[in-house]
Amino acid sequence: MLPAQPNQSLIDGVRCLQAVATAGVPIGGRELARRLEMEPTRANRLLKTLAAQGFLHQDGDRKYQPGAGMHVLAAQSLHGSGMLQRALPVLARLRRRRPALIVALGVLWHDQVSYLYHADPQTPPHQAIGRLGAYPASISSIGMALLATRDDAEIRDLYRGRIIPGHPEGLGSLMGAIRTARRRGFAHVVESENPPHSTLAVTVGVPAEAAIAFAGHSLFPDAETLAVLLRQASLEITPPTTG
Amino acid sequence: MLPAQPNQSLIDGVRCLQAVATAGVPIGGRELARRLEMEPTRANRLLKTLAAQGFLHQDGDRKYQPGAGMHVLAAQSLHGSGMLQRALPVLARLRRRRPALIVALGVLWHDQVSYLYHADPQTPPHQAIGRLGAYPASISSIGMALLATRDDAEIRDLYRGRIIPGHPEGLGSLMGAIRTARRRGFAHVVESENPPHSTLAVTVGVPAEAAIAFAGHSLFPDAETLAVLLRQASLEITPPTTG
DNA sequence: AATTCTGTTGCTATTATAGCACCATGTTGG
DNA sequence: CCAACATGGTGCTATAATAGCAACAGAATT
Repeated sequence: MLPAQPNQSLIDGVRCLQAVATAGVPIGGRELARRLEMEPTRANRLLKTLAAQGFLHQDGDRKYQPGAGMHVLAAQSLHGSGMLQRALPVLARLRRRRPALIVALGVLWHDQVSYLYHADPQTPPHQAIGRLGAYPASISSIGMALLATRDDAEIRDLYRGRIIPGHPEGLGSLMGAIRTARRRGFAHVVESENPPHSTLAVTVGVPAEAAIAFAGHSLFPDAETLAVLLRQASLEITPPTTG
Repeated sequence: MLPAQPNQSLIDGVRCLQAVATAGVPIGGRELARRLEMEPTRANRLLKTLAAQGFLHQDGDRKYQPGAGMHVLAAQSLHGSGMLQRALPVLARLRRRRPALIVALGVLWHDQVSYLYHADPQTPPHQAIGRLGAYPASISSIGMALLATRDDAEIRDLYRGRIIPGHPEGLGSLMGAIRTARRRGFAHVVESENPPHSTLAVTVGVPAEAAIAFAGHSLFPDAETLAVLLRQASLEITPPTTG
C-alpha cells in the first residue's frame, strides 16, 4: 500500500492538520509537537506551511485553529464524493420510519469511527452533520461492521499490543465479535443491558466505504427487521456506477 | 507568513488532496500530475502516500477519490471549529424570515469561495451542506465581503496579471467595488439586471472568517434592511470568546 | 529581576527526495 | 493480431531539501 518512497513530510503534515482539527480549541505549536511526539522545530515549520496555504489559521496568540482552506477541503470532499448527498434523503426516510431511534452514517479510519451524520430524535435534521468527533471503532456498530470487511491480519495489526475498547479480554474476543458480524451480515453492539441500549449497522458501498446504523432501546427483538431496513437503505445509497 | 523553511512536499501533497476532492470523479495519477503541472513520479508518490494514510482511496482502476480519512478530516474540522454549529440555527431563522431568498454561508480561500451552507427555497434544510463546489470570489457577494477585509496589496497580489471574473475592465474596477463594500459595510453583487437578481453579504467573526448572504430577486430596494438582518445574524454567530 | 515558558530563525551535516530510465499491464486502432 | 501508445509503479544515485541543535526575542510566571 505504501509507495516505494513514502513522503514523511506529507504524512507528518496531515497529522498536524488532523491534530489541530481534533483539538477543538486553538493549540500552540510546541504543545502540538508534544502530543504527536514530534521535534518542535519540525512541527512549527509544518504548521506554518499549512497556515501560509490557508489550511490553518493563527490567532492573536499565534495558536493554530482550522482555517478557511480546511473548510473548503471539507465542503469539497463532502460534495465531491456524492455519498453524503445520496445518503441524506435515505437517512431522512429511515428517521421517519423509526422515529424513536438514532440514525447515523459513519466512516472507519484506522481504529476510529467518525460520524458524517448522527441524528437522535430531538435533533433538527440540519444539525445532524459534523456533530460528533471521532469514536473508538470497537465499541461502535458502524466501526464493527466496517472492520468486519477487512482481513483478519489487518485487524490484528491494528490492535496488536493495545487495549481494545469494549474488549478488555483482548484480541480473541474482538475477532469473535467480528466473525459474528460477518456471519450475520450486520454488526450488533450492546452498549448496556439495563437499560437496554444497542446499536446495529450495515455497510454501504462495494467495497464498503461507510456504514449506516440504528441506535436506541430494545433493538434485540427485531434486529433482523432493522437489518433488512438498513440493507435496503444501503442499496439505495450505493452509487449506480460501482467504484 | 511562510516559515523560514517551508515544506514543499506538504504543499504539493495537499494540492493533490485538494485536486482529487475538486475533480468530482475518480482521477488517475498522471492526469492529475498534468493538471497540477507536476512531475508524474512525484505526484504518484504523494498520492500513494495519501492513499496509504486513508485520505485517498484507489478504486478498481487505480484511480483516486476522496477516502475515509478525508471524510473524517471534513467532519472533524466542521465540528472542531464550532462555527457551522453556531451558524446553522441562525441561518434557519434567516430562511424563515425571508422565505423567498437564498441563504448561504461561505468562506474565502485564495480567490475562491466555497459554500458551507447554501439553501434555496426548494432545498430541504438537511441538503444544504456541502452542496456546491468552489466559485470565483469576485462574482460572489460572500467573496467580495471577505476580500474587502484584506489589504489592498494582498488583493492586488491575488489578481495581478489575471483575468478577473466579473471585472473584465481589470483590477481598478475590482478595487472600486471593494472600496464600495468597505464603505457600506456589506457587499452587494448584481448578477443580472433583467430579470433582477443579486446577492448581498456581510462578514462573520473578528477577524472575518466567513460571510453570510442573501440572494434572490429585487434585493435593490431593501438592501439596507437585509444588511441589518444579516449583521444581527452575524453577531449571533460570532463566538463569545473572540479568536 | 530571574526563570521558564513560548514561537521563530540560521546554519550545516545528513538524509530524503527528484526524476530519469525502465518494467508490466491495459487500451486503442490499423 | 500485433503495433503503438497509454497508464501505474519502482530502482537507482546525484542533489537539493530537511533535521535539529543552538540561539534569540518576547510573554508569562515566580
